[in-house]
This record gives sequence, C-alpha cells and structure tokens, in this order.
Amino acid sequence: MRKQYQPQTSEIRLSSVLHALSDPRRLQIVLSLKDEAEESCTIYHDLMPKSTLTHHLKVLREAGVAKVRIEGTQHFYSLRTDDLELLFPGLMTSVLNVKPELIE
Amino acid sequence: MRKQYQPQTSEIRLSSVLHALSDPRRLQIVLSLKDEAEESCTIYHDLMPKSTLTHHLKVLREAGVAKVRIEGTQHFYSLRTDDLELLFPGLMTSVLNVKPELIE
DNA sequence: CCTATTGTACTAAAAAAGTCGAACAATAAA
DNA sequence: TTTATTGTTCGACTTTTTTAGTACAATAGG
Repeated sequence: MRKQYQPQTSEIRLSSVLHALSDPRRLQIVLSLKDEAEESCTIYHDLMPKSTLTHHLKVLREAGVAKVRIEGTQHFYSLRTDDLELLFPGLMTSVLNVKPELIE
Repeated sequence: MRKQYQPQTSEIRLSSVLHALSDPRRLQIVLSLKDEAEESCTIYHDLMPKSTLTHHLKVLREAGVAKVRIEGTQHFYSLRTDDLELLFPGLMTSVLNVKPELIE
C-alpha cells in the first residue's frame, strides 16, 4: 500500500477535475464527502466492489479533487476544497450544491 | 441537415455538462464562445477536421452547454449561459474564468 | 505468529469516446 | 442549373475508461 500519488496544487488542471467529476459514481462519492470532514472507504462497499471503488478514488485523487490520510489500514478521504477554491473559485461550491434531481 | 437535438432546460444534467466540458478541445471551444455572442463553425477548421468538430459540437449541444442558430448553410453557436446559471449557479462563471495555464 | 481487516495491484474484458476520411444533404450564388 | 459553401452522417479504427475478479500487501489484535 504505497505511492498514493496526489498532485501538488500547482499541478491540478481543470480538464482533469471536470473529468473526475463527470462520472456519476464519482460525483456521488464527492457529494457524500461534502459534509464530512473525512470518510473511510468502507461506507461505499455497498455501492460497488472494492476494486472499482479503488479505481474511482484513484481518479479523484490524481485529478486533485480528493486527498487521503492513512491511519493504520484505514484510508480516510476528504475533498481538497481549499486548493480547488483557490484555483477555480466557485467551481466546487456550485457542484456540491447541485439539486439531487439534476445530478444524473 | 436536420434534427440538431438540444435538450430542454429541465432535461440538462450535471454529469453530462461536466463530461462535455472535460474534453480539452471542447473546453477550448467553450472558452472561445465566452465573449462571442455567436460563432460560426468555420473558425475551428484549423484546429480539427470538419467531422471531428461536428462531433464535439454535438456533445456540447446534447449536454445543453451550447445551442445553435441556423441561417442558411451556416450554423452559429453560442453558450446556454442563462439556462446553466439557473440550474448550476456559478458553474459556468468559474469555468469561463479559468486561468489559461490551468486548463490542461 | 496467526488471522481478520482494509485496501491496492494486476489482469482481462466490455463499453464508451475520440478521430477522421468519404459520401451525402441543404442552401446560396453565379 | 451548375457549382461552391457549409456542415452532417456513416463507418472504421484507435484509445481511453469502466468494471470487477483474484491475488497480494500492510497493519492491528489476539
């Protein structure tokens, strides 16, 4: 369990962020992180198999949308809200406040 | 040259909008429409072949990001700024104001 | 040390997206 | 009516993405 690459703030790109957010399952994950400081991966295991979840979290991480803090064997995910607000002011606010019926 | 389907405002979905915006070439098109009321397709023919352009404009149209007005054989494209602002307040503003070096 | 928990890596298959040439359709203009 | 302009449709091909099973790695606890 190594690497867990996450881009520096200066490496985050809009195309990648929008791509990461455009998948319905990833958008669902992102929205569920809205009000949580951090969230362990296990809560999503009802929604999809572990390996699929790993894939989506990796896309979010590598795009710079989410970050992870590792504690023992548990991974706690959270949004990089501050970085994203700095780079793309207003973007995450508008995405996170989308009306549920307009998501997909 | 018929159909040119464009969704009603109530049919526009965030996933589709984000997907449409996530491709670098489409994002480039969208940004070029920022300050233009309307723009004919011909100006993009340096950037890509006609059929590729048609494809990308179709994705933007069907997602509800752009609309077209047909005049003779010319198609004039513009952004559905008002509709998008109504559905996803602040989203397009943040995308359209991205710093060029943060696009891709 | 043994075992359960948590999540990654690898792999393969299927689905979706992007690219673009060539033929076609509609209009405009000569 | 013939020709040029503008853009679509079709089809083929390539690339990327998504999905998910299986095996593996790291840590925690008994």
